[in-house]
Amino acid sequence: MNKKQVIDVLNEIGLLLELKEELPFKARAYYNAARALELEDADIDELVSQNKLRQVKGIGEAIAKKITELVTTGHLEYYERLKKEVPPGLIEMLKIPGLGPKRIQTLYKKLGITTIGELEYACIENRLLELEGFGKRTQEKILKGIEYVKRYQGQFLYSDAKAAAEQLLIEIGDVIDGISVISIAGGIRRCKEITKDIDIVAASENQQEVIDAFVALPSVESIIASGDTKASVHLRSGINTDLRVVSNLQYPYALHHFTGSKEHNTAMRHRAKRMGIKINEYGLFKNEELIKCSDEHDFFKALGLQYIPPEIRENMGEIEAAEEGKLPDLLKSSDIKGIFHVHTAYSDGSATITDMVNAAFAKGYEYIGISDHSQSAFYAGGLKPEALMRQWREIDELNESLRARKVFKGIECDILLDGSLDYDDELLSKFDFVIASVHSHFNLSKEQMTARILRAIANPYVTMIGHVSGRLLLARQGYECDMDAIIEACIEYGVALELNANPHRLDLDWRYCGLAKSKGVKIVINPDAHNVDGLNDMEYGIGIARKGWLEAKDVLNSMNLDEIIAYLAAR
DNA sequence: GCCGTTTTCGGCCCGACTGTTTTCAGTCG
Repeated sequence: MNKKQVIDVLNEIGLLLELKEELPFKARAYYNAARALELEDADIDELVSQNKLRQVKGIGEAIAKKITELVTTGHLEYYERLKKEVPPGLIEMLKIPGLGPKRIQTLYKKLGITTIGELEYACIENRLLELEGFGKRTQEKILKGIEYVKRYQGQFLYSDAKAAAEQLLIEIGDVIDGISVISIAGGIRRCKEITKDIDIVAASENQQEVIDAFVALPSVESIIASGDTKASVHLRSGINTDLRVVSNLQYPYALHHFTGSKEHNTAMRHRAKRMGIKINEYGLFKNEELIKCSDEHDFFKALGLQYIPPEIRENMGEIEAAEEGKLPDLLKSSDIKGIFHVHTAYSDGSATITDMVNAAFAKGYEYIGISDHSQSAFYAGGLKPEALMRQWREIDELNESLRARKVFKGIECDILLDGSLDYDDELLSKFDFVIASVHSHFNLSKEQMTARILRAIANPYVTMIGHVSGRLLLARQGYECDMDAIIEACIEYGVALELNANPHRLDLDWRYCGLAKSKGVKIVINPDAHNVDGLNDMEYGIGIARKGWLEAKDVLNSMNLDEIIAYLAAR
């Protein structure tokens, strides 16, 4: 059992304990242990075999014993017993806004409700009204919540949520007076690949008026909650939005607070407390006295920290690094000098090569790599060798007319079932670059899939591995593969890993960027564009790269044209 | 269940809003 699975089990035990109405702090202990494990660099097998679990802060005797059982036997008696005591539908119910462990427990005990379907039916029959602490409004709210969960699963792609949030800011700016400064906060500001709502923080000296105007906006479908300083609404677009309005003086603290993450905030508060400082959304307080900050830079400075960019506020080492002045100089859009992985009408793209090239150069890129699909990708109009010859002639002609710019000939080459590539080596050797990607047979075992990808990495003509996990966010789980082994192989063979910037993929996951970076694997941020607009997706890839602590030197396509020509020639 | 400049017991981050209460528990972020 790997680390990720152990973490999942610990978190689920926490949920189960809450649902069982155990002591709340016991549940929290399991969450803390899961989090501690997540932040721990050491290998889980090593921690267990060398008896080092107890040295991890947050893991005590009881949990260490459970983790050991889990890792050595793949099984945990305590967990299995808990699962038998709590129907799985109860965990599902936690997704319904307004329902937490306590109420779910009541519904289960008093009405015998074990699934969302049963709950919906019970609401329709007005059966919740007979319960103490429940009323008509609560029942209506739960019904609405069920509808929301069924309709959207309550989750949105970063790109969709960000677009909706920016649109909303424009609407607010047009309609609402008296706001001195406003910002998107929450997961969108942190560039999380998936988000469940929009968080907005605004500063105003007329808080109530701003709240009232906000909940009356045309794009607001219904109001979930509305108080003096805070409102929650369902937007017509289907996304929940929280607005928090504070005074001008409170704004920097509130912006930090509502940007999160929750884990980052908790760690910041613990740290501040040790310094004798209290943090809340209204300020930093030492002995009840406000420490004045005019922006977030001041805020971190007051706590003895470097400014921590929002993307990396996940309590994954950023606070410790900021303490030592060792935060990375995160990648910027302007660091990117060119792009690879662009499809054209030769395969499943919709634009001509000339259109894509012109659009890329208009964005200031020095080079663009064209990479249509290879011959086995029937579904995507993969290119037979004859079509490739035509494409190469077209690219050669284009290049003749260019100065200080270049179009590279590439391919997104399918990795076949056995790990071989979709053209012979003779043909592969003629490309400027080769992206090797898995597009079929997703259901292999982890071992088979890893071996398949490792074989592709070992091919001397492969420049980079495309969308390494194959995931489609909110739609398809990535296939199982051993990322540690893949990263090791990439170093050995000098192959780069793609960070696919398409908002449905954002694959390599940012959680692996640090590992790749520490091992010295180059990351290449690619748009995987299928039309001219697709080039704009680079923005999302760069955000995720920042989230993964990447700097310009870690990213292949931050090389300028001369450097990249030399790099590709040396491959 | 974990932890310790509050160290083997008694805490465990902090505050807004809602609904159902008549002073507060539950949920959320």
